[in-house]
Amino acid sequence: MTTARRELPPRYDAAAVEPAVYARWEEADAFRPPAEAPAGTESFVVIQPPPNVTGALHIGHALTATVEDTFIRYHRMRGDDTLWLPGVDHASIGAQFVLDKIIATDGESRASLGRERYLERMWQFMDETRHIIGEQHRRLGASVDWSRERFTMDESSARGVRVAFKRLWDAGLVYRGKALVNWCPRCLTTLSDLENVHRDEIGTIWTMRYHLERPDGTPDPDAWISVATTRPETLLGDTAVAVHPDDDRYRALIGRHAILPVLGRRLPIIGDESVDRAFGTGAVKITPAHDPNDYELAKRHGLEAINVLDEGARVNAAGGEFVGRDRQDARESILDRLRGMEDLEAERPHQMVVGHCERCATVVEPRLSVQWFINVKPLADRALASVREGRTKIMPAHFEKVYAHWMENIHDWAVGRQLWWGHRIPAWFCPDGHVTVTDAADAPDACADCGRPASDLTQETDIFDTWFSSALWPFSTLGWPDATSDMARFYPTSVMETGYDILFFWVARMMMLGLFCTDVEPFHTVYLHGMIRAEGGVKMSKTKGNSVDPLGMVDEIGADALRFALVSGMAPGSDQRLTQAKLDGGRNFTNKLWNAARFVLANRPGDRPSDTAEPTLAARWIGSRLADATKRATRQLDALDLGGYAATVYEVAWSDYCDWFLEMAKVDLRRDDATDAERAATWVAAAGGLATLLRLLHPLMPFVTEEIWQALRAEAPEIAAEPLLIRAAWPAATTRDRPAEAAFDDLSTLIRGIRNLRTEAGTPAGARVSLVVEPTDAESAAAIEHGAAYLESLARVRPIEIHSAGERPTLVAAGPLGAAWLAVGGAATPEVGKRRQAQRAELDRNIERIRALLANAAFTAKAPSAVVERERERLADLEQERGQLGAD
RNA sequence: GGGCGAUUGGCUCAGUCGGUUAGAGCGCACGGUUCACAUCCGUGAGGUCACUGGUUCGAAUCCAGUAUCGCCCACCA
Repeated sequence: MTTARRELPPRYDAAAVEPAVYARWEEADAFRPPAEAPAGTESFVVIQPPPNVTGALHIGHALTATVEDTFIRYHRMRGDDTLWLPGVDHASIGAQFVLDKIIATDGESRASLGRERYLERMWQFMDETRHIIGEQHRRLGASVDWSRERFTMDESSARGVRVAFKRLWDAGLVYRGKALVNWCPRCLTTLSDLENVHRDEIGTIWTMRYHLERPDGTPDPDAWISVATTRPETLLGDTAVAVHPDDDRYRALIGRHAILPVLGRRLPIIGDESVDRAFGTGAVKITPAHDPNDYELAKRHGLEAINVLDEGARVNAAGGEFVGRDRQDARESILDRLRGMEDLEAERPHQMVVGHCERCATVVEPRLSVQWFINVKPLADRALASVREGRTKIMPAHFEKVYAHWMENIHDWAVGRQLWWGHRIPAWFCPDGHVTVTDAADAPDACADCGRPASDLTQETDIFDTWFSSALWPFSTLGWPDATSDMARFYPTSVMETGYDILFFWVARMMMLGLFCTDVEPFHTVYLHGMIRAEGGVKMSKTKGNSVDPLGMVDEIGADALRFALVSGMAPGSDQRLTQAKLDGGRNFTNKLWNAARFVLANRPGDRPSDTAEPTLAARWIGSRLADATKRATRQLDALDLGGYAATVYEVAWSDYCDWFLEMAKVDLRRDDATDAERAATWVAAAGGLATLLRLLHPLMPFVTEEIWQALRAEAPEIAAEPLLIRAAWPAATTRDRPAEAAFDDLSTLIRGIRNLRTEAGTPAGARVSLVVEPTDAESAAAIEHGAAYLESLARVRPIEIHSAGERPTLVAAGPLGAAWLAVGGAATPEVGKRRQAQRAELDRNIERIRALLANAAFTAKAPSAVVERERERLADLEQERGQLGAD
């Protein structure tokens, strides 16, 4: 009785197949780890970098998802206790940026709504958008455990944030103090150093005169000190002029005063070693509230810091007549004023570095304010040691240096944000100035210092930097601080996979807080992928119109094709270009697999006898090739070498299986003299080989392989045993069949040689030509005879005439091949005319080279004996080959 | 200013511990309607591995320097 045929349609329709296959997996609950860890298994856990809740899926997400899914599927097939936990990040500043724009279209703003209504609106926005990124990941095939999906604004995450912060506070690693921080006047919040992006810009440096004070307190019109600045508007906040104490030009002025233009303030002229005599005029105006250097200097000299800008970077009341003016505006006016007084000496273009808000690109303003800081130095020391001592490995390794450099030069983390969307800092102030930090969801009962009742306390309005909750992600998602079974089973996690662009933002902070909170490294490996660039190596951007839209690509060529294109040729940490050619390659490969499967399924012999014949050479050979590919793919995936893995499976599938094996299988299936048992053996090898290929390819190309698997299973359930490929076993390691490989190599070399001859002799592609072969020995003769059917078909020759060794064939004019004859030996060597001569010459060159090498006493004495031995063997082979070719 | 990386055929990239004649895909040339696939098949051309020097029996690979490109970090007004 034959099973019902399941024919694959001639065209692979990814758009139809992929969603259906994904639904099938979900229906079977295939992504979720079992309730209990299977005994004796290792866990493999990937905690997904949570995409921003507001972000539409871009090509970087697609790469992340592909890489992680490939790892996860591989380990799932290996039988490991595998968890891939998905999530979404609340992205406070990013989300507010987006929502502000949305509500602006309704004529609303943050201010008009107020905190409470704004947050209500934000939650509504979240409800509308949160699912989108997940849907998009489904289309890519991400086999994540949706039942464990987390959001950084979940209560579990909120609790983790409070507990972690309380512990840091109790450990004395949190402080609140006045400091000059990065401030975005548009987002109206503090930024960490990482969010302050420095860019080189050509600005202007102005030199202006500050007149010296006369004894009567008025400015001396004839005496001044010239200062250089790139920010004239900060003049309003100047409280001193500084010079180098050893600067002969100015030494005499130290202790005197200058009069600040416009405002008329008295500025002491002070000496400070930090002033660079060679820069500008050698005299610096000091604006402590608006410049980090000046702030440090002011602290040393006890100078007042006058803040002259408000939160929106407009001049405040301290700026006198300029109050309310934008900083740029104020700059122009002040410059005009100085010009009018002839106190503007010079203006020159100036190469400088300007900080911009990472989110909105507004120029960041240093701002003096009271802020929450985490003293990260002790955490960084530990995180650094973990990597130095190899408990966490970063791939590629050179990023360990980058990581170390950052950790060694780390500054305290300004962790508070003057935003609304996020985790509010769980600190309460009492009227007496005490601060109470709690890890409870509610207010503390009383002030921890003076015992004043909760009713007297007010909570801090600042929220946490988004990355604070992200830093806890690997364990807050598993139930920490509770000792949950998930924590015990899945923590620490295995591989943290992400782009190198967030090494500091995220990976470094996960290391620091992971070690602080859980006393263990949160993952043993950090796998950093590179950035995806457009053709020409330029950054992909929507505005440039050169970006690849992953979902559009999925529509067009399917997720498998996109995944293959993303992974093939990738090396960790290095940027890659995603070109149309690469995407086409992915599509073509999908198509190739589909058609190979169609061929196999369509060619099953009608009746399969229960006993099959001995496997053919083709069957043995492909089994051996697959054994080798399995071994390599396994090693490569274990080493997280995805580019290598992709190359391995591509090559074995296309070159070995399709180009050679299936062509040989056609011969075996179609030859007239084959028995049913022989045909069955060949088909079983083809179907079995296909099954192995599907297993090998599934981690990278899950959809098409699963679809083919289902069809194969319908046809041959004993070959595709498991109901779902996603849950099927990774191919077992088998040993290679070296004799079969050697026999194949001889035969294929002969076939290739004959093809060369045909091309060179201009033989019509379809024409059958006679072949005369002179085998080296009886063994070769047997091999040729054995492979005659393959030869006939793959080299299109017939008849094949075999001459005994040493007997020069007389058929010099055997048809279109001209003076052709063929000698076959251990390494088959077909020849014709000048080609034969060229080959002799090449052999002679190589023989010469190796003889010289072996004659070199230094080589034989110093090289390892294995290397010397290999050279000897090679020489012997070449000499034998040369002997077969004869002289002429 | 400091650090990191890259440089391999026309293009995009592999290249294990230093060890035969440096590989692949695309592109190119030539030939193909063989009943899985023209999203395909066969054959071929194309590389002094950026440059200079060094270490070594042996260097694309290790070391030093140079050049070009890229990235990251950084409070010089």
